[in-house]
Order: sequence, then structure tokens, then C-alpha cells
Amino acid sequence: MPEAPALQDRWEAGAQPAEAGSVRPSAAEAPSLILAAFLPYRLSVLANRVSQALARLYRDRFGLGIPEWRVMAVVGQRGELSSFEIVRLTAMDKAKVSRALSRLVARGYVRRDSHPDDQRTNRVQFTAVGRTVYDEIAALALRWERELLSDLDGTETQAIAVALSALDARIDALDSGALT
Amino acid sequence: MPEAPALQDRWEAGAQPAEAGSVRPSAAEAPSLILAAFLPYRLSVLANRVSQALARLYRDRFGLGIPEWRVMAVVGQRGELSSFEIVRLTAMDKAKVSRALSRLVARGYVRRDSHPDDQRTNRVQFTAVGRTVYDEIAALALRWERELLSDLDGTETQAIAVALSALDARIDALDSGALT
DNA sequence: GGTCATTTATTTCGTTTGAAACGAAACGAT
DNA sequence: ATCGTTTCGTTTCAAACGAAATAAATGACC
Repeated sequence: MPEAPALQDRWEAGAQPAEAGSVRPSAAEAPSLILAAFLPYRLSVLANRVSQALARLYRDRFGLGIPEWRVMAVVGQRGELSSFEIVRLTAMDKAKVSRALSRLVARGYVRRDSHPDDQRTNRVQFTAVGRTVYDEIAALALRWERELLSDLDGTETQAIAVALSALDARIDALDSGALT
Repeated sequence: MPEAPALQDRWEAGAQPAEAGSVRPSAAEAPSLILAAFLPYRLSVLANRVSQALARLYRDRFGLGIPEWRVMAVVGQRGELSSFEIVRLTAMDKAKVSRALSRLVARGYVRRDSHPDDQRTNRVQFTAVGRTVYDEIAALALRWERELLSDLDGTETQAIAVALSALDARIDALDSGALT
């Protein structure tokens, strides 16, 4: 099996590291880590920029934050579910979900009734207004995603799909595999 | 020019976004957006998981949080810089940088002197201890990145590089391009 | 039926965050 | 020089956060 190098090593393409003439740090050796080519860093910056840009859309237009929007998204997808399911589907903290729901209820976008067969549990669903708003935001979000991807050719969108899947699988393995 | 489809469309057959003409008031079927295939969501979840996993390493071993580590990383890379440069290089809020620096100074990892030629400005650099710690963490981080990528074949790491570059370029264009 | 452990959601508590206010220093024009 | 503006970093404050405590209901077991 071929050794996969760290992106560090491989990457002189997209990221131009340190410029030439600059004086080296106190120690005379080269820096051991180039942040601009370090995968966790790049991933984090990119994800934040994407999230922020998209968040502006529905914050400005609907006054919703990211947690609320995520809850809306899964309710829109599933129709009626419990808080616990929302936690699972959104990968958010349960406290965050609870608070997001409170805000959405206050705004009149969702109803949160206790389940008749199990009083511990919830049934969360849209109000009529909520569904209308959801449809609008979803359309907006999809248009924006399409915009984000619009200038990329097939190879690139393919690469994105492959990259995400590969990393998802890999981080799964690392998380559960529990090697320090 | 070939239309690049949203990831949405590619992964879930026939997810037709709602159109103004179609009548579907509170009908809970045909969700217009699949969260699990929505790029901003996937990116955000993945980046968080990667960050968290990595953060555990240097939190447990060095008591450093993500902001402190990022500051360390750019100081390690550049040797001596101002707070403003740190803000630019890390893409963090300036308040966050300021607080991270305070913690690092308190811990004795960096020095923060005022610049002799411009008293508004900073010169931030490692202490001897700080550089040692940085070298350790950097080595650890690189080993971890390699671990993360170790089971991927060349095609996949290539795909990651391509995907990140493409999206970086694209998001640059979008938030400077300033369209609705 | 009564106790105990589990499941599910909310609330509490201390911490962290980011937007904005702030103060100090530099700049620029007159 | 003096005044007004700009730049840079810190501080402030309300909001958001996550971990842990709490509440409420159920299921399990004897």
C-alpha cells in the first residue's frame, strides 16, 4: 500500500507558503508546520467562511441563527420528530437544540407538544407559517449552494464529494478506533 | 457551459426544489432540502469533528485550547509578528487573539512587547519554553494529520486537495462578488 | 405495588464568544 | 504646534455555549 503523505508535504500548489527573503525564527531551522497547508486548519477556516456567508442570508432575511436553521432543516426533512432525534440528526448539543426550539416556538415557526404515549418525549412540527418560511429558506439555501458550486467543473464537484466521504469515514475510524 | 449540480441533486435522485406554482401547503412529503447532502452542513460537521479530535491532543497534553494553539502555530511559522498579523493569518477575531495571547503570556510561552517604532503595535514571539512546546505540538499535530490521511489512497488525498482549493477560490469569489 | 435504574428534555452555572466601545498612539492637514 | 481622523489592541457586556445538575416519566425487577 502506498504511503499517503500529509497534505503538508504534498502541497505546493494552491497555498504559497512563506516568502523567500524573510528571516528565519529564533531557531535557525525551518518551521515544522505550515498552517496554510495543514488540513484541520484549512477545513476549519473554509467551513467557517461557508457557514458565515450562508448564515448571513437567513439572519438578515428571517432573523434566524444557525442552530435554529438547522433545526428547521431537519423538521422540514422529517415532518415530525422528537428533540432527541433532532439532536442526532443535527449533531448539535442537546442544550443547544432545546434553546433553538424555544426560540422557534416563540417565533411561531414550530409547535412542541408532548407525546401522548410517552410524556418524556416531544413532538416537534412546523406551524403553517413555519413551513412557509422553511420552504423559502430551503429554496434560498439551495440556490446559494448551487451558486457556490456553479463555477466548478464536474471533476471538482466530484472531488468534493469524494473528499468529504473519505474524510468522514476516516474520522469515524479515528474516533471509535481509540488509538491515542 | 455545463451546469454544475448541487451536491443535493447528485446524491439524492430527483430532489426538485419547490416552485412557486406547485401546491403544497402543509403536506409533509417531498422535503426540499436534504441536510445530510447539503454541503455547508457536511463541511461544518466534518470540520468540527476534526478540530475537536485534534484539540483533545494538545488540551490533554499541554492545556492549550484551539485559539492558543492557532496563535502558537503562526508564531512558530513566522517567528515574530504583530497581533494584527496574527488576526489575519489565523482568521480569528481580534478579541479572541488578544485573549489567547494573554493566556499564552501568562503561561510563559510567548512574549508580547510593544513595538519601539510604533507604540500602538505589538511584537509577539516565543520564549525559549514556548518554542520547545511548539516544536512538540507541531510534531504531534503532523503525526496526527498523517494518521488521519493514512488509510486514504492517492486519489483520495488528491481529491481533498482539489476540493479545498476549488472551494476556497469559490468562496473568495462569492463574498467579494457581493451578489444578493 | 414499590423501589431503582434509564431515558428524555430542560435548566443552571461558569466560561467563551463576538460586536461594539474604548483609550492610546500615529497620521495628516492646516 | 493643534485639531480631527485613523489605526491598533484591549476591555466590556450581553448573548451563546457546553458540561453537569435537575426534573419528569417510564420500564425493569423483585
